[in-house]
Amino acid sequence: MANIKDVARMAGVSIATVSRVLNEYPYVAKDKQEKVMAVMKELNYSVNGNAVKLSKGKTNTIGVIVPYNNNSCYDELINGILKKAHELHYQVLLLPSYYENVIESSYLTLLKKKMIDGILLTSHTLHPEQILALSEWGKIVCCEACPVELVPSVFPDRFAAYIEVFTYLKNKGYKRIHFTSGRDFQSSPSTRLRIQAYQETITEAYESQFFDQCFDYQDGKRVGDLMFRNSIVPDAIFTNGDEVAAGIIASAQTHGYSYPQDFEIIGEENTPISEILGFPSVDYHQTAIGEQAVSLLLSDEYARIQIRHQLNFRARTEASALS
Amino acid sequence: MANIKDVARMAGVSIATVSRVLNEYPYVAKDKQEKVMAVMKELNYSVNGNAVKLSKGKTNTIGVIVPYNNNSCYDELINGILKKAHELHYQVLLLPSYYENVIESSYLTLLKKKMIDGILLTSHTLHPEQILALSEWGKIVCCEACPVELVPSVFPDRFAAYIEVFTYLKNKGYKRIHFTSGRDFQSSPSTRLRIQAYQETITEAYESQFFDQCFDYQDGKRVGDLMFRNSIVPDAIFTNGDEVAAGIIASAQTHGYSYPQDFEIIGEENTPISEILGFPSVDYHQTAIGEQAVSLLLSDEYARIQIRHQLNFRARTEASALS
DNA sequence: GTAAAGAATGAAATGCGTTTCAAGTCAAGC
DNA sequence: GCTTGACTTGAAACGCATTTCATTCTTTAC
Repeated sequence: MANIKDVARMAGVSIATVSRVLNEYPYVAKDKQEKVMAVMKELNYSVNGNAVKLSKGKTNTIGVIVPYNNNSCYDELINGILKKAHELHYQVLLLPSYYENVIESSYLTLLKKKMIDGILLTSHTLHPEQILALSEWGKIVCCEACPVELVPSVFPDRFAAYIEVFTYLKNKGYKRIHFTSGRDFQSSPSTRLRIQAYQETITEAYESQFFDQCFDYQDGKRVGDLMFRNSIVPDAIFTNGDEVAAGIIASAQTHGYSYPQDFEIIGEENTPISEILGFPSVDYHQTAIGEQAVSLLLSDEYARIQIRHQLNFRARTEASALS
Repeated sequence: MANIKDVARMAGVSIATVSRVLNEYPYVAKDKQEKVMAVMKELNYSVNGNAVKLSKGKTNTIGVIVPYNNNSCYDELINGILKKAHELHYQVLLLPSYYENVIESSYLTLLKKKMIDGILLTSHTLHPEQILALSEWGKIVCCEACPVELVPSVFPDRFAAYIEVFTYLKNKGYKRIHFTSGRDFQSSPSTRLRIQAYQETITEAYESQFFDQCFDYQDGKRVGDLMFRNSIVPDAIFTNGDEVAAGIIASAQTHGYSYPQDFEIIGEENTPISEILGFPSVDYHQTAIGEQAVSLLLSDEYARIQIRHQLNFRARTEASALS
């Protein structure tokens, strides 16, 4: 396949001139420019993207590390990321980590290898020191709260949302507020926040219960059985996902309880499921977060300002019941 | 940052030897190998991935073109693609097309530019000739039925599934079988197949109706209103998505009809929604398709055999009602 | 009329590995 | 003792475009 040298030779100009035409430099004589373009067309020439990347030291590609187990709560986020990246003429490398630390840190070396210009970290298992160590090799932005101040982040203020939800439930007079989460508090910061928010909000002796390891509909059914078979039946439940909430609702019905008559339930991530079943769900506006994360990652001030975006989003509380 | 030259100099060997160490060539003296590795560690050296790509003429990256409007029915597919690609040590560039032909064809030039080793095409608007023309520059595999025999494809046999569904509904004795789809028949092959399957299966004069432009829950509610406000109320509905089906069920209830007492409904893509609401849904096993598509794309026989995988999957028909 | 600014262009260095080719060392085989 | 094959190793070509520097030719300005 033809390269820039062939084009230069055939057009009777130097390689530099061809490069200038390619990069739309001013100061190229019109006739030569046209000649070069004609030759490029004739030879069906394309630049070699890898040579460009090597030469320019820039790839116009960003990497996005996502756990990608199977539940797709990253969909909205990725959507936002793709949209903004496309706008800024960047491409997106999707890096599934399956929550494995080894895989995650191997992705960070892509920066060292100059294969990407920056990394967006969604939920991850990396230790702050690991991130810091590798952020020397390139830009990194977290889409989750990052415990290290030095790593720029754009993230939903989950804690504020949790506080808001628990306060809302408390003010409504519920006394048995159960809540669920996914990974256990040791490996999941958001689980810790959830527990902490509960403890800070509800200081009285409530008969609440906490359940972790909830990820999907079946898990919801499982913990629903635990909740409604129990002597202490919840009057409000705050789940960590709409699917889980749906499972709990289904389970409740088999035990003779029905939503919304017998209990209040609040989901998370605001998926079509909460819309369909008509329960409120906390919406973190992940699309916006994705877009902002890309903007921050690719902004010129990245290196200097190191902003820590803090986004405070509120729970959607108008229930639109299925009736 | 250190490059291979620096390493060679410091280790007192030639560049070639360093390269051999990097690529784990046999036939490098143990002492030199260790020395080189020590120096690489000392200098905190990393290969420049772009130089490697340029030099080897291979990127170990594949591109996946997805419409990425907003509904995430590509999630499972992408999951499969990521999994298999990761297994084969390939990386995945996610290329959103927003169903725009210009964008889609711009992505195909990535092959010419040697920036990716192959392309996976999901739902798209490209003309067969466009695909064929560009498949000369690299490997392309379609994850949808491709009208051109020369383009290798791995795809669900939607037509067979549609036939199966309509036959199932016909055999159950339904007479007013409404069905929905997304894009209109001019731009969407699957809409055409749906209509064709209906016509081939149900030759009698049924009072069925067809509705397009259905994409989400709200659309489902909208066409549900049309269906149940009408004098001809359906006794069976085949939708083109679980969200749409959920919308129709919700709408039906506002009109005094309820599922499953008054009508049968079948969804598509087998998402958690059909599980939650308890209606059957056609499952195309997109994860498996994604995996197979990657395997085909990266297999050595790709160039020679040009197989057209045809996967025949069946409708999930066991309903597990919410009740 | 001449200096200064602007336009146009090519040679060569640069970014960084991979791979081929030739050559040299050393031990086993006859 | 000599051939043969297995190891080792480095020089140099190759993959391909970008960019700096120097040079030459025009204009414009005073």
